[in-house]
Amino acid sequence: MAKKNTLKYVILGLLRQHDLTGYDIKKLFSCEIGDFWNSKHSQIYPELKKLEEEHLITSRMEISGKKLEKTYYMIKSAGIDALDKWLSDPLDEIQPTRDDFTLKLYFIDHRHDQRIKNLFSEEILRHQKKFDYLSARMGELFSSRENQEQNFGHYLILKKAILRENTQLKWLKDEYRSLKNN
Amino acid sequence: MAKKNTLKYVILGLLRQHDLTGYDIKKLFSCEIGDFWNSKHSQIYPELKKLEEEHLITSRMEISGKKLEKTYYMIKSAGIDALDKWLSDPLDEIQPTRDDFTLKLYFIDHRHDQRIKNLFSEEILRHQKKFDYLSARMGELFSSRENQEQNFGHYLILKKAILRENTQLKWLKDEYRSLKNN
DNA sequence: GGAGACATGTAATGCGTTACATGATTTG
DNA sequence: CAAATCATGTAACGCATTACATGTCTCC
Repeated sequence: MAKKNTLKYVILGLLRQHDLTGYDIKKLFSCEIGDFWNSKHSQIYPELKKLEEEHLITSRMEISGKKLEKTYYMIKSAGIDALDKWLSDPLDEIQPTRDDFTLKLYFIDHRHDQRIKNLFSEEILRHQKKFDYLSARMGELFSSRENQEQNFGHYLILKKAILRENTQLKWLKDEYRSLKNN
Repeated sequence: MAKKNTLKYVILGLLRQHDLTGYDIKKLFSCEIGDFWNSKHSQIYPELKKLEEEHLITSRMEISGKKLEKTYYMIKSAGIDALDKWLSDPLDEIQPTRDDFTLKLYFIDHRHDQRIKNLFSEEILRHQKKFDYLSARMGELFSSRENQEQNFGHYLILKKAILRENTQLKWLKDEYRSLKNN
């Protein structure tokens, strides 16, 4: 987990698409990108400065309104090279999910422990919300075939996430039902 | 990620089942527990000492062979209380997957980029291996109905993980096929 | 004019990895 | 008797969160 500095490549990837401020990047993590990555602004701003020192990105200042300074960052060719290299690197070992539903469930031994039902009903709510959000985004972003082709990776990961949530929800509801009938 | 100290509860949960050495705990992370949690020994040993200082666990020394000292840790009632409290706490927000396949895929825009095929074939191998392992474990541990009942949480999380890998693999193979036919 | 969003920073702390370090035991 | 595994530790470092801190702009 530590020592990979994945945020670096997430930022480079986002900046390859558009010039962005730190604040813009932060906001992107609250949309479907949040399904696979998140970082706080307190980590993003220093990382942007570091990338600029490494000459992978540059910045330009813009004034918005009377005096609000916004710093837009732009990717440089060395940044694109670094991103491309990372994209071609072999994948790591699969990481543990570290998901707290699974974690807690593992430590409850008895079928009739009331806490299992509580865990399931909480988990169903969490995932229902996520499923609804992702489905809505799919509709907004990729109802046209053209958009699917133009951001193919994004389209695929969204499809993947929706399938995951759908399968998961179905399983959760099935098990929850059979827990109640016992 | 930081600031939760989940390892603490993982250790308490494991120690509630059996007395264990730090080395035993490390080894458990290489079996199906590794699907949802992993820590290095360099984090486990200090954490065990910390838990002992907090009076949640105690230890006893055993000599194995001539002079090899093994420290077994045992959970105390305060430890069980802490574990139970954690099990009843509401679940956190769903965390981002931070999975590098998804991450990389997101940043590849064009359907015909060769790197998409490479990513998929690597990912299929990773997940096939995992699926095979989990399925084997299911057979070893839970072929008897009795074992399913006695470690019900463990049984459920294994079932869940196998379903996840199975669904994922099916999707990966489908997409991979349609990528090649283009 | 106030609430809420926009916008950018730093400091303290802790989780987690990598690397360094040592010795005992088992197995072939 | 050597290699692999068992067994336990510490140190350095970096990723990540929480909290502290400040000021601007937009919209009602």
